[in-house]
Amino acid sequence: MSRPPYHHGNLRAAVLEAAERLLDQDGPSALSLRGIAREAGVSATAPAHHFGDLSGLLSDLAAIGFQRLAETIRRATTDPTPRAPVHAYVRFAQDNPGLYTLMFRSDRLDYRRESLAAASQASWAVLLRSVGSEARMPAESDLATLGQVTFRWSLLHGFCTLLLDGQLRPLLANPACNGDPHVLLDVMVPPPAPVRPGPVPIPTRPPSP
Amino acid sequence: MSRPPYHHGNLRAAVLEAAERLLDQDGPSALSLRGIAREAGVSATAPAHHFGDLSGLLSDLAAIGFQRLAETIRRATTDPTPRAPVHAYVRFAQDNPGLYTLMFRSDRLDYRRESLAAASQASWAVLLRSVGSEARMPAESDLATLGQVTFRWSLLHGFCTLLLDGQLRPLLANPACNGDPHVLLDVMVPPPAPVRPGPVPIPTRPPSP
DNA sequence: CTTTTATCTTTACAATGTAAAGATTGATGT
DNA sequence: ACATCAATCTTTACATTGTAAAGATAAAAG
Repeated sequence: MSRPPYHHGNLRAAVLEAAERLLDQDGPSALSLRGIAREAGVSATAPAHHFGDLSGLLSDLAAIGFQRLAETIRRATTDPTPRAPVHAYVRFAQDNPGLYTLMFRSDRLDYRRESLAAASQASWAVLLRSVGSEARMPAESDLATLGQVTFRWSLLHGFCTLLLDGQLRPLLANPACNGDPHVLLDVMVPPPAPVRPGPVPIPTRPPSP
Repeated sequence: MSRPPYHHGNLRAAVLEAAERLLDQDGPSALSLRGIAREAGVSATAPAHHFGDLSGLLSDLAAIGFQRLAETIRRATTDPTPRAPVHAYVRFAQDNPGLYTLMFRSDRLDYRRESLAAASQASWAVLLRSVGSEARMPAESDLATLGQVTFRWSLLHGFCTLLLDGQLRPLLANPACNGDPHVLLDVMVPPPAPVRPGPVPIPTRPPSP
């Protein structure tokens, strides 16, 4: 009857895996420090020694999510199909709904954390390159490039958020969509321009009422 | 020394007001049933008799948010400036960050609730009209219209979500933006097409790898 | 072999959601 | 006017959570 050893060995990784398991099963709101510890088979307060507190744990998990998302996009940009990154982005959100939701739930995360800040910044670099910019940080880009990046990310992130939130269900129920979000995605993404960018005319700001 | 009367009178409205007060102060994650009751000056379990449980209360609050957002857009569409609805939408999110965030936090809401379902559906009608459709439900629209609606809402919702989440901070730090999200919004929103819609060419779906 | 340090457990406490039962008041019917 | 009822609010109770503090265990260091 050998009980598990007092020292786990690499509890840190085990906890992150347990957390993701629960995340996939029950969604981000079900992630509790105690529940994760239970899933990992250790005492309730063990994870705190590795992550500080709950927001620390979730931040490290979100950081992993950002890394994977960046890698997914980076790989899709090598695909000759112009829309491949778009579909890859949405597919990532579909395949990892809990993780994607967690990544943008800022009230449960701590962006001062090294791991999360670095991963988030790395995603920026990938995004900038996807619109043809050579800048690594948004602060170094011109306004037109910022507009393109903001456009791409807002459109995709908005679509994914609405999709995962169930807000697009009434649309997907339309027979023309056949329940497939990617059909909707294809009629939504503007056909030519923003994927392979040239310089974009900058409209002037209309006067506010 | 007259203590407050045993029967409040219209506790329901008072609780919703107290909840919004806390929402504005401390954000959506700080909304607790007990805290709201405390703010309203009643016992901890009093709100439950009016809203069932916490998700019921938050759902009714989110429903109010959807009503106000729909009204804001509806009013902005009468403005001759083509981009007025766009800026009005973002300004609504800026002015009510907590409420806007709550409206799309589906894990804390109950969409089966009559109030929330109705308010959400009413927003659809306004959105459909904003792209020139006469349909009242997304199920009755053609695919091109669905694409336009999805485009507008995804772009705006994504922008607002990223903005409120602080994800756009690196962009806004760029001197060209001067810290004003509406500058970014103007260079992001594609100049002519999707605001005043005509028929849009429907691209075919590229084959998935 | 002793001491130190990292790792994990136990214990403890305040806060939360919610169920159950009791108290208070306004409304209803005769 | 008075009894009864139903609606509204409070009290009490319990399981669960995050986290701090102190103790136990084992690996590493000297």
